Amino acid sequence: MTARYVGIAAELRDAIMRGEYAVGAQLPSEAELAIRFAASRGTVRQAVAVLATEGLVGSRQGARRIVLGRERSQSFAELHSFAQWARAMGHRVSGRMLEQRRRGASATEAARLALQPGEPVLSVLRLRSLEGEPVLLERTVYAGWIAPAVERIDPGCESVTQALYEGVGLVFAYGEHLIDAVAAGVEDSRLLAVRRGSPLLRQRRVTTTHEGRPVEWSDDRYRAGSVTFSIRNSVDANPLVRQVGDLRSAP
Amino acid sequence: MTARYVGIAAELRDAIMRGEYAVGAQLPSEAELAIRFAASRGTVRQAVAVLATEGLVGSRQGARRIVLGRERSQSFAELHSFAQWARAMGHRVSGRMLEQRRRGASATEAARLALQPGEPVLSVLRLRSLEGEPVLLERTVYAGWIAPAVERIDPGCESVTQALYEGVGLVFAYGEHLIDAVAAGVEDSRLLAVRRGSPLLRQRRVTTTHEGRPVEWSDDRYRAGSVTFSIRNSVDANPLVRQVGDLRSAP
DNA sequence: GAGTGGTCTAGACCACGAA
DNA sequence: TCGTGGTCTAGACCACTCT
Repeated sequence: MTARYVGIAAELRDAIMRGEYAVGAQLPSEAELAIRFAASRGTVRQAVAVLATEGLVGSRQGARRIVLGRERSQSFAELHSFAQWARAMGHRVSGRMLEQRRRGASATEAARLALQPGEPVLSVLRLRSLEGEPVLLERTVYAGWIAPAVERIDPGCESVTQALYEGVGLVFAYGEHLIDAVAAGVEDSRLLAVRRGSPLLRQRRVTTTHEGRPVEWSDDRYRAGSVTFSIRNSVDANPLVRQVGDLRSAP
Repeated sequence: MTARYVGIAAELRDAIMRGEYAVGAQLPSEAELAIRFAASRGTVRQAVAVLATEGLVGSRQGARRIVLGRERSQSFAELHSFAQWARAMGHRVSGRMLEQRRRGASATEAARLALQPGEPVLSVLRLRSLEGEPVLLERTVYAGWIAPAVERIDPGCESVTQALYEGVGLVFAYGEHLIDAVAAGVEDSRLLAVRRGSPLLRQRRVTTTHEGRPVEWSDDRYRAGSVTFSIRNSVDANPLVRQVGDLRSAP
């Protein structure tokens, strides 16, 4: 059973995307919407809050809500999975595991994964392609407790996230991402088929379970021009944060 | 007067950052918090929702909320202003306007700013520094209707956002950001003092008013290593979206 | 089965924007 | 001044987790 406010949000979203409410135009008031959908004002507010986080509408106290855009800012249930994202977008995705070995955690890795330095981790190198072109090099370190499940995954498996969910019920629930640009190193340039020193988009991330237990710490490098990150924000809600310098030494 | 739920969120946030609730530990139930703060359950839920969007706590139906982290994911009232961000972080910031001229909008610019191609725009080139080091090159195109106000700004002004607010009451309310990596071009390398072709973090953005009216379209390039973007997300709320290829041709 | 968060209701008052 | 969204209350039922 889907929630009432989700359905209302969907109807309003469709109306906006059909152009029934033009960009820049006003949405009906909460009171009007409550009558139209035969719901309480609270439920209507939940619905428009969904549209607000999608960046479709904006609001100010005292004035009616405004339509800000028509493009659906696709909200992914798949938080981190490159494969699931690419498939949802209709791209042909492939990938292979190039290297996999157990070792002790470095100081940085231990800090990121809430382990002690030297505790066992599983280090994995994966190359992923879009439409047959290599676009992403993943250097992932998994906490020791999940290593056995990772090792059981087929090396040619498209979606590690999905495999871990189906295999052991693991859900990647929360993530923190650090995004910057780096020059391609020797290994990067060989595997991604770019020149040494050419620009790469780097995304470092920690992923945790619902309980906040860190699962993986990864350094993902995208070939320039292959992928763009997109973010919408407002004066009220701003998920994007700038930080100075690199964060290798942060706790 | 600050809202009740904001105060409750602040108290809980402080308790988390003091370590009163350890990372991985449970928060009290909504019912307990409602009693403790003498507030209704709805208000308590608003408070913990704040912490959830800050990435400090997570939740699942049926289970108590979990503390996910202790670092404050600083939420900036200043959405776009490099200067205001840098000052808030305690950095020494400076900048200068290098070039400024009126011209007609290109097809891309017109689409981004909701104008007709050829309509007048103001093109501005700015170089910004942190601790005296050049780190950011901004190529901004302002819609014609705001151009006079931009031209009145002092060339050495630190914060354009602030100047436009104080000058004509303009608020940069919403933004969409496209983040990728590019190689430094001739002008980039000269002004940022990096080698030609070296990696830059590029942030393209459209900024609009509360009414959804586009104000500026900017191509900002950060020297690699100078700035990192940080984002937190969860399976439920995912502000980050990947897109393939570049978006110069998108409407 | 008990406890918890997710949803929903029907009211109320207030701060703010627009006319 | 009036309409609007922002906040808050006090209830209710349900879906889910945990033990």
